[in-house]
Amino acid sequence: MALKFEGISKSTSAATTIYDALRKAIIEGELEVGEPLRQDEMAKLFNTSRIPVREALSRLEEHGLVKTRRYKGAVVCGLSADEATGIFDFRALIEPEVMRRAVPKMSRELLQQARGYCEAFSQSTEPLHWGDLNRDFHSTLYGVSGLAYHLEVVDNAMDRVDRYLRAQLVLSNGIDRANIEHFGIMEACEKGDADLAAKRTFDHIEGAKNSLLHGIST
Amino acid sequence: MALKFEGISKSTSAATTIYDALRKAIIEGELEVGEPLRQDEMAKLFNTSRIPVREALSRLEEHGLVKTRRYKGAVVCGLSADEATGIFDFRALIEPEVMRRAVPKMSRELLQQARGYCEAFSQSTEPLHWGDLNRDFHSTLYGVSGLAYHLEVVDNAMDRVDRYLRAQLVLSNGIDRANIEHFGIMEACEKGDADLAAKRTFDHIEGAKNSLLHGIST
DNA sequence: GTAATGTATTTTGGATCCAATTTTCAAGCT
DNA sequence: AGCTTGAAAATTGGATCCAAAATACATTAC
Repeated sequence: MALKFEGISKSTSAATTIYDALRKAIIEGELEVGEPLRQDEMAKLFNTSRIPVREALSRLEEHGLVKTRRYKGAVVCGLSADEATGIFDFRALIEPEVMRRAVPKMSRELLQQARGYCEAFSQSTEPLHWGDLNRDFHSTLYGVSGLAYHLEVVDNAMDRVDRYLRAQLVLSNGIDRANIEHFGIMEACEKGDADLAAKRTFDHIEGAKNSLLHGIST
Repeated sequence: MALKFEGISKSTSAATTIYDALRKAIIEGELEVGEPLRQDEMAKLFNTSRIPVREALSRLEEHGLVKTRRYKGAVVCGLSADEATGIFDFRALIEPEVMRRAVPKMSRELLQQARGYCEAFSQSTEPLHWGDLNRDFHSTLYGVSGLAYHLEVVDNAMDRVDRYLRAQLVLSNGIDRANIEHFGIMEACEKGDADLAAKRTFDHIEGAKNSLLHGIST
């Protein structure tokens, strides 16, 4: 476990701070799948007692990021190929609909902001930033849909597959495919074509799924 | 707060026992929306310390059943009309697809079991059993879809709206509509018509949504 | 040498205690 | 009366301590 941390803020609870940090570390793949998260170790790392650590682990488990067994502790959750497929199928069902409902509400400013993330993503060479920029891009567009619950659930689904997605982007030319698709989605949004944007969102997710499963893109 | 409880099992953790009991109480409407859940009170009720109570509350919050504010404690979550609509729209997106994928895998035994729940639901006069029977019915059919993640998420969505659904069933003739629709879904499943089952599932959820929002059914 | 067994260490789950914050409510002031 | 104010009570967040279970490891029997 090679996790660093300096100082906890006073304005937010220790449990939340720990939860956020561990969530980020898991999503970014900093913690390996199957790696045990010892309460003592975390407590020392965050300069707290084990109590807020346990609350954080409990929350992480509800989000499917760790798996806990009684008296055995928590380990970072992995996904089987089937499970990953299931989550992508799920996203392919939800996100196009969110996009369809969002397009009519997109202001000029919002589109500019999204295009900014899109271009930043295409120009970034740092894999660790890809995840954030990718999510900023999609979340910005989805956000105006007004479908709060859909967004909450999509966020959760993204949390579970982000690691695998980044790994895939790094290994193959998936990053090129992602960029082409992102600009395609942007274009449809800017044209105000909700159905096209939805279709391209669907294809984008299916593409990611297949590239992940076959280990090859395009 | 009129909550009763006798003895916790030793085989499962106290936190889990408390979580399950509170979840059930909230879903069944035994605890009113906005009602504060005091840690001390819960601890005494379950004969434990506040530690497992806090873990249970933390988990409930991740599931959207309670809302916590720092140093203020947890209260039972309610839903605005918009939020409820959003959750039904979400279900109307997921569940028909789950049903479509489940129909081809339904065995004769499974169909019989589902029909059993369906008939029990139609004959039960006890509102408190409606929720369980309704979910047994749907979960039995959905279960064979193999879409584990979809099911997990649907379960969560059901948790959030079950209370309102039951209230609606009690107040109007929604129970009749629900029965008609259930048997319609059963029929489609027994015929092996996946598309029809999916469409009827969609209509079932839309019907529930509208009956809930307008306060009147058909 | 290997497998079984019993003990020590580690680790988690829970209880009790303390600190920080909010809420309550009574006293005082205008 | 109505509004501040400030101390006491109530409540949550976190630390420390103890019990229960699992794991590691040494010892013994074969």
